[in-house]
Amino acid sequence: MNKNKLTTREENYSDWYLDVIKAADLAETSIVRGCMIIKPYGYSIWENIKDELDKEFKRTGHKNAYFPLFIPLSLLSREADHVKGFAKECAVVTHHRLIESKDGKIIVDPEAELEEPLIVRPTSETIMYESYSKWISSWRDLPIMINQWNNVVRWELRTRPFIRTAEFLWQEGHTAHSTFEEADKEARTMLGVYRDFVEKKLAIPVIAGNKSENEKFAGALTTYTIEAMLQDGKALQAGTSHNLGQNFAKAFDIKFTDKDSEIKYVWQTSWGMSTRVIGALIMSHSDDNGLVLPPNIAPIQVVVIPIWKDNNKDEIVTKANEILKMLKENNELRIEIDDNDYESPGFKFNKWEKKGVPIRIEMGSRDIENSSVTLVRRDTLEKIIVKISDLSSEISNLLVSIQDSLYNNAMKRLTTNTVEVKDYDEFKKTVGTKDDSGHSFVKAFWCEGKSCEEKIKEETKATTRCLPLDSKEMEGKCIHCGEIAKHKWIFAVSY
RNA sequence: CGGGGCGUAGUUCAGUUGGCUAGAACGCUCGCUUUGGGAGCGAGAGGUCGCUAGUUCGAGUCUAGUCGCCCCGACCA
Repeated sequence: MNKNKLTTREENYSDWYLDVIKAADLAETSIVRGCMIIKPYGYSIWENIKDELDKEFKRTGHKNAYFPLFIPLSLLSREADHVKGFAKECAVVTHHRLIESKDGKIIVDPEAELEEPLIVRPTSETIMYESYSKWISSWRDLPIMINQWNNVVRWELRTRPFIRTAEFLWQEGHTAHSTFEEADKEARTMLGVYRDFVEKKLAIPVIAGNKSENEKFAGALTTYTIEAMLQDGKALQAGTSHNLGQNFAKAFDIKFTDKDSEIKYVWQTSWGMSTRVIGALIMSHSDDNGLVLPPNIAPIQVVVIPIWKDNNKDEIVTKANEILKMLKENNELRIEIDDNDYESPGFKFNKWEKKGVPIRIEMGSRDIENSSVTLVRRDTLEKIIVKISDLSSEISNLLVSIQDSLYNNAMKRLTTNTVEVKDYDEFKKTVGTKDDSGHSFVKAFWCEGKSCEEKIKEETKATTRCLPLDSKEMEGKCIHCGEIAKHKWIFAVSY
């Protein structure tokens, strides 16, 4: 009998990842023209992420707005580094009309070519900053602190659901300030918002740091990043925040008259987090039974499954609904009951496990007789029998315990698999180039030269992930060339 | 763009040297029995074998073309 067991991870990580997405009903796993269909359950995770982040953005003084999807080519080209960084992956609109050809086919009307091609936004710096230049003239107009929730398109040659799709959903914050210090503080603050969110809500520990010159955002002065480690030891950039300096201000002529009557360029930041974090969520916590969701972000935190016999269905379902109501009122839970009569209890257990619901409450006649219920936690599958009178407090404690335990396990993985190496041979072995089973983060001195970075990438597939924020300057030798190096960087194979 | 693979039922696939009315499992529909870990039995629906041309008495199967998809690489703030 085909029980749709998930691929075991020894077999193939990529298959396992797709299996989890499919089993949990998050998205269509076959990518259509580089784009992904996110199904309602997957989207509800994104909605929770949006709600939590949006609250933080508002708390830190930002407002939401919306800017157009299409960016004229000339506008995108205004900042030289920026356009270079995105040139290879832009979707371009060149025509505005279709017609019927002589042989009855619908074709693009050659007469309807646009005077100037429009780029589908890969990010919105350029189109937003064109407006900023009009909006800003005095120090009183600053800071501008705007965020937008939207979709962007980057024509990736190779895609993976959630982790890298041609179109994706995200938020992008764009601020303008009167001083470098204020802008840099903003960029760091927003990285902190991302780190707190990912660690506390998604239960994924991250390493926060600076990107190398080579890896930073096209057009930025400094790029700050949070890097997560997935279960196979590969790295995934979970969020970034850029100090843009005055690069865009100069390209878009964003100037203001300061208190001292001097005309100055503004200092800017941009920062983003995308549906990619759902990929990080899946790859961080899931097991061979399917998705495992941290309670703080799970669309459904508790599912109640009544188990009845022929003669006591009404009684059990009524009791289950009472408990549902009681928990909703006492605990403000996202809780659901699954009392359909066309699926067997075993089927339901399995269904909700695949969807990663943190706690399952089983209620049958055995439980009712003892005034108790059976709790099953998704992360360990441990069964706990609880008196109904203690249920409210038990559920609260258990949700916290699951959240903590997921974070701690992920933290343990990050700690034990982040290692320092003594030479380049060990570097190669540790970072894990041979197969997909054993990757690690490697912490090593690097001279910060571009050629070493490129050679290491060529030889090991590992890239510099970041220079951790808490790094101290030291004396050492570059792991690759042996020249003087001041900092230990994190290297890893990434998605 | 380079290398490899695949297009047959809703899904995953089988289909031999070309041969009769194209198959399985899962899923779906209906009925009865079930219900504490993916239920059982019975009945049923569901296919222009990606498309076009060719070879042949005969093509899911062979040939050519064409379209589409997947995997590996190049690309990926």
